[in-house]
Amino acid sequence: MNHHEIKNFLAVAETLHFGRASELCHLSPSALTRSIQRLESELGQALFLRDNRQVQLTLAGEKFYQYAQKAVRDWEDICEDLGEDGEVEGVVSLYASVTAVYSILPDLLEAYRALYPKVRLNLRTGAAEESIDKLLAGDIDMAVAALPDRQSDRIDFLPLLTTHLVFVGPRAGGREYAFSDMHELGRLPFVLARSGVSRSRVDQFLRGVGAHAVRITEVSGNEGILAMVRLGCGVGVVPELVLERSPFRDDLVVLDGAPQLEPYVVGLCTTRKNLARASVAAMWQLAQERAQ
Amino acid sequence: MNHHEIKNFLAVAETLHFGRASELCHLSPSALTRSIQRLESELGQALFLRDNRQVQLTLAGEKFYQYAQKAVRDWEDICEDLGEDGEVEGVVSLYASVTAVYSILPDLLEAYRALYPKVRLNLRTGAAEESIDKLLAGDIDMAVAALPDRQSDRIDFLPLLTTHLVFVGPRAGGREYAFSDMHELGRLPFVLARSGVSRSRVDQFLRGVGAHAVRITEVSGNEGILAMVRLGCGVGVVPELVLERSPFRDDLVVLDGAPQLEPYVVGLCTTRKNLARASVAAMWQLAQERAQ
DNA sequence: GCGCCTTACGAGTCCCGTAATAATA
DNA sequence: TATTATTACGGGACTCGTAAGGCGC
Repeated sequence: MNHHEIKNFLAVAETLHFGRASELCHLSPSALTRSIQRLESELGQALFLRDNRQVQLTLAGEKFYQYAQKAVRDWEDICEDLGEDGEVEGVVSLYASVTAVYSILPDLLEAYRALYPKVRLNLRTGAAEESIDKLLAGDIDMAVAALPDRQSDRIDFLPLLTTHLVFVGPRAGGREYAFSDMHELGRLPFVLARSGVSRSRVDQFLRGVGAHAVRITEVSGNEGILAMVRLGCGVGVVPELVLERSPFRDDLVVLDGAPQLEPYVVGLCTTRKNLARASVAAMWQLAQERAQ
Repeated sequence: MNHHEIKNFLAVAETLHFGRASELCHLSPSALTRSIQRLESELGQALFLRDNRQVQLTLAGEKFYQYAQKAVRDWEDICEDLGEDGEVEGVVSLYASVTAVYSILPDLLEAYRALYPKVRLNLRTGAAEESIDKLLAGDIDMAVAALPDRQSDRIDFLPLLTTHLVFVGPRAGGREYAFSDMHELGRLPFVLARSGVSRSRVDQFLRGVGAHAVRITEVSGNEGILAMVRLGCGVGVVPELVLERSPFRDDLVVLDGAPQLEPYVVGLCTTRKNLARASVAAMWQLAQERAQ
């Protein structure tokens, strides 16, 4: 028996609808069905009467509902009790781009540090597009990253802000990089991330207009892209936020007539497993409160 | 978080000794260590202070101890509440030899049926030596079987009674099957189980005296062995209990001077997974009470 | 050196998601 | 036919046991 099963039971008991409840539990309908079946098997009694059109609590289900509510409340109480006064300890390693460290993280980390001074924060900077791999490999506990196009089951994502991907050129050479003729795009020199969301957005866009870029300089990390663009290596694509925060921003310009790409959502990432850790869950909740 | 972790915590908190506690939990020391570590990670605080010579509760550990006791009590209360008045339902399939059905099971099944009338009992008879395979395959939920020589991690065994393996011959031809010369044993015709504990005991014994039986009739099921022995196919080896209960017992004799094999322990078997089911756990507990 | 808790690693089980099935209106 | 709960099945994560490590007596 585990607390997930109890939580799942409560979700079904309160919605009386497996499909709806499965969403609340972040679970597929079949998984929820089996979770309830396990519980019923362990207790030796049916908790719900369900035909395909209706779900309702049995007598045993009513009794168990009383228990389940109290059990969850008690658990939350002890967690709160143990977690108060910044008693939570441990180590949390957080991976983010330099820009994120400058722009998004200061407030969050300050608040976290104030509430949980005993947690040792381990901050690592690097290219945003590598964060998911590092998470999955267990190298880090959390990351600030772009919302992946293909959501993995193992990764939880918490949106923090939305920005745009902008096409950037050097201020001096602004004229030679023009978007007057979409079909000529393939001949422009590009400075792009080696991989990641921003890169796939650009690739997707270019395919959409039938262009095939041949002159691409690949860089790891958005900040590096701007440095290369400033040197005249080509047109870069970065999140607007990165451009605003760049020390090179006065030497760069957003290109006139450039196309609008899909919004770029930046948020906090972690694995499901890590979310069970108090130190990680605390950061998550804090970010959630500040994001809404 | 699951209830096993809480139970494990209680065991450590009450013994203040990981090794001792790991036995109580039926767990290896390393598994228990990790179980406590998971809990601590989830709560964000150390629950025990341990160097290699001493284990003691932290402040958080003391608080959590109060919670854990109550949580386990509450869980047991709800289980008892739901289980009373024979409310437990479900299906339990039980596999046993015919002899077991006649000798061991009547009392147990009667008591079970009286306490849990809603559980549908599914009784299947067959050769004892096949029970473990059927358990592992999931064909059945429980079995009456001999204590396996090599205990599997998946199987739980509850001893019910101990009997002896006896060498049996036909009453009429008792004289031709004699144990006067141990070294001549290999020339005796045997009627043995195809596999299983009784078979391996005999094989082991024969190897021990340097004999190699060449004339073996293999049978599945102890009751069948006696039938073959009665027909004069050779010397059989069966649990004494089976002989006593056999309708052929007047036509058979225990051989004089036959060697004593190791005791043969008969008990109830099931898988760990099945023990989580209320209907199975109830049978287990009932058997436990009657066995002590 | 021995005892005891902990980490490393390989293996097996359990659980989830996808897809197919049943059943109802 | 559309909707909803349930089974079948394959893949992957999690936890276990064995064995090696580390620290204190």
